[in-house]
Amino acid sequence: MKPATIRDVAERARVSVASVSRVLTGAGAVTEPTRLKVLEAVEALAYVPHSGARSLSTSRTDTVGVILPDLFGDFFSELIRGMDVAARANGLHLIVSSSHDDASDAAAAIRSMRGRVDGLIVLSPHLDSANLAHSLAGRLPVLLMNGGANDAGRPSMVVDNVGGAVAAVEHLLGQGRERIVHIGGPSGNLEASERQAGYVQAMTAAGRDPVIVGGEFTQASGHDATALLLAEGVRPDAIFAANDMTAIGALLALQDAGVRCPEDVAVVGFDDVPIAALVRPALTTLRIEIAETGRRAMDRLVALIAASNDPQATPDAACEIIRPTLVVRQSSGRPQSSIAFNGETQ
Amino acid sequence: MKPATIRDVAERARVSVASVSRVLTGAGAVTEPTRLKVLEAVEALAYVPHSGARSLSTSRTDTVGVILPDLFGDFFSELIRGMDVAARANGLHLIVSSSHDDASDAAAAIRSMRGRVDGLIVLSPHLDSANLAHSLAGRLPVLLMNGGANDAGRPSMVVDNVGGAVAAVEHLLGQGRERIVHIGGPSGNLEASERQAGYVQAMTAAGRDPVIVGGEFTQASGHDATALLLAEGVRPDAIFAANDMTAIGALLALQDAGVRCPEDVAVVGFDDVPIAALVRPALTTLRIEIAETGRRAMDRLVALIAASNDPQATPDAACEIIRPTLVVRQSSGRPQSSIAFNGETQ
DNA sequence: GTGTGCGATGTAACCGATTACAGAATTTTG
DNA sequence: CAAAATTCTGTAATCGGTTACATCGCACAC
Repeated sequence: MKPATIRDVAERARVSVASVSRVLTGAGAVTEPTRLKVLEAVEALAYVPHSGARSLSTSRTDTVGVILPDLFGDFFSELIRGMDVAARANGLHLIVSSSHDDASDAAAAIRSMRGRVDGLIVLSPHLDSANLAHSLAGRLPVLLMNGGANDAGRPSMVVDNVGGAVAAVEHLLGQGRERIVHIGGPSGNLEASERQAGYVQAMTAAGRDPVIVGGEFTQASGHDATALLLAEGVRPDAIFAANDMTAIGALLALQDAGVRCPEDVAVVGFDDVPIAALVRPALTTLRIEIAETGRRAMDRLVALIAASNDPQATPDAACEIIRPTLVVRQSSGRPQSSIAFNGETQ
Repeated sequence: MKPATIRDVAERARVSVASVSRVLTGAGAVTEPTRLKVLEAVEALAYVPHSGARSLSTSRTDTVGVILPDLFGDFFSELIRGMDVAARANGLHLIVSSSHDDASDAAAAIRSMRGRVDGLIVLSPHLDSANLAHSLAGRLPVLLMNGGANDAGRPSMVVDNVGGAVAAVEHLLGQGRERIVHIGGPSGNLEASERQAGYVQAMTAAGRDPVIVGGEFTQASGHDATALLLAEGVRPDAIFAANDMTAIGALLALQDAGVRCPEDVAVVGFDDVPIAALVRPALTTLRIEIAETGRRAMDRLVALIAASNDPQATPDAACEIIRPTLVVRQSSGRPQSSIAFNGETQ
């Protein structure tokens, strides 16, 4: 027994397929008796419109895609959460494709989504992915979130990584820290290089020498980098890590080495993932409202899609900047002094 | 300018649409010169097949859906990660729909996916959602992961929550703990009630009185429940929490109250989310290989879909049981004795 | 009673792929 | 070299919706 089609419904309800379609799409006037007959038939036959057929005649898919990089953990689950809520509110379905660890991998994902989505949100913090994404997407609306400065002129949302890093360094300096080391992110990652640039800029402005060690945006890399620093006899009084996971690794390495935080070494992260408030000492970090950012991105994509169907709409090419806010917690308390904890537990 | 269709490609390559289709789908023999002409035309026109049209004629969508509950954090991002990898390996796209906090909400999501996916994975830890999902899905293949005992006879994967809870309690008893309190999960959540049942069973078997306080699977609820316990003067020497987030909340509440863990109170969680190893003391918990479970679930769904197109396939109705393994970390060390840390940092 | 207007309904042409089938081209075989 | 077998190619039907347009019926006005 094959699934019911609109013709089966029309036959059972003794009306035309046009009337069934009108009832189901809500477009076009239908009398109440007709409406009820149709609904009865739909119910009785457990009819569900074939989305492919609908997409064929309307040339819409009511689906949007999200391309994510290989990183994982709280950050992306929060982001998807926000996007999913906004998508559902707009009657859209969300196709996700994650774990794209380089530009060509992401390109393949974009290609395979073309033709099956009405729009795309691309997170791909690799050099030049902005141009890549647009050339691959063709006329498909795309919202970029790849932290690249080269997104200007394209609809995009970027985090002010430089500004955030400067704020982090200035906060540490303001607390009396002097020897601030930066643990960087993966090379080739735009966000990471911007955060590093902000660090260098703020350090230089304060007349200090920047000291940078490598990291990979992971907890393990933060741990290793910190352990290596200590083993080499480098004694920073503060560590600014490229993201929260790295910072948490640093915290643990300090603890393992018997170095006190924040008394001996302060630690600051970036992102404010949910765990940041849960580790001890709770992590000072730069907060990005992740879910809210996802929601906002989806809303903009929806607007882009609407505009693409309306020739006289003014194109949205804004590069929206998300400014992270400094959240001070225990890990950056003043050195050698007992500080009041803010008591935050979630 | 409208997107190119298969006819445009055929025209440019000076072949028929059938040949173009054969080249692109790989089905049917085509001579090399024809193939090259077609590929050239596809390239030149940036042609992408219309997925709706394809789906209409093949009655496949090459898309699967995942329905998730409202919980968030590491657990679900890991799970989706595993599913996404397996889906892509099978040439499928993944539609996710999360944040369904009750059965009717999940039902709406299932309805809206019908007709646009070839199969569904449903995580909905609510009573009776198994039957609900199947009745809504109609003939759509569905793999259930809702931790319900009533999934038997339906293709499903369930965690052995009872067994895990028993293992947790026995471990604590074996460490010399005597007054073990359980912080439960949300009422109406099947996983939570099974974990609680396992706790009661193991305590009763050991001749101890079970003591249960309420929780919500969240870090905040674990914190509050523990603080309340302590305020009421209840002095457990161990806490078994319904999941890791709750356990982490408990750890923090103990710390805030100046109660030592594991010296005074041991804590055990459930799930082994990535954070569990990162908190201090590192959390003893029951490990579920989350990403692997997601991958496996997707593979089974793929098999179900294949079987549904093949009338003589034997139907898979197995209820696969995932046995969590106890991972002992610092938080359940022996009371009053200095213990060797296992040094795990990730 | 006829004409006018308007809202409800039905008919049929699309949308863009796949594929059964027929026919053409090629190769194999006797 | 012709016949048979095989491989390749093209035509046209089909999938299941939406929607432009034609038609129908009814209320109302004159």
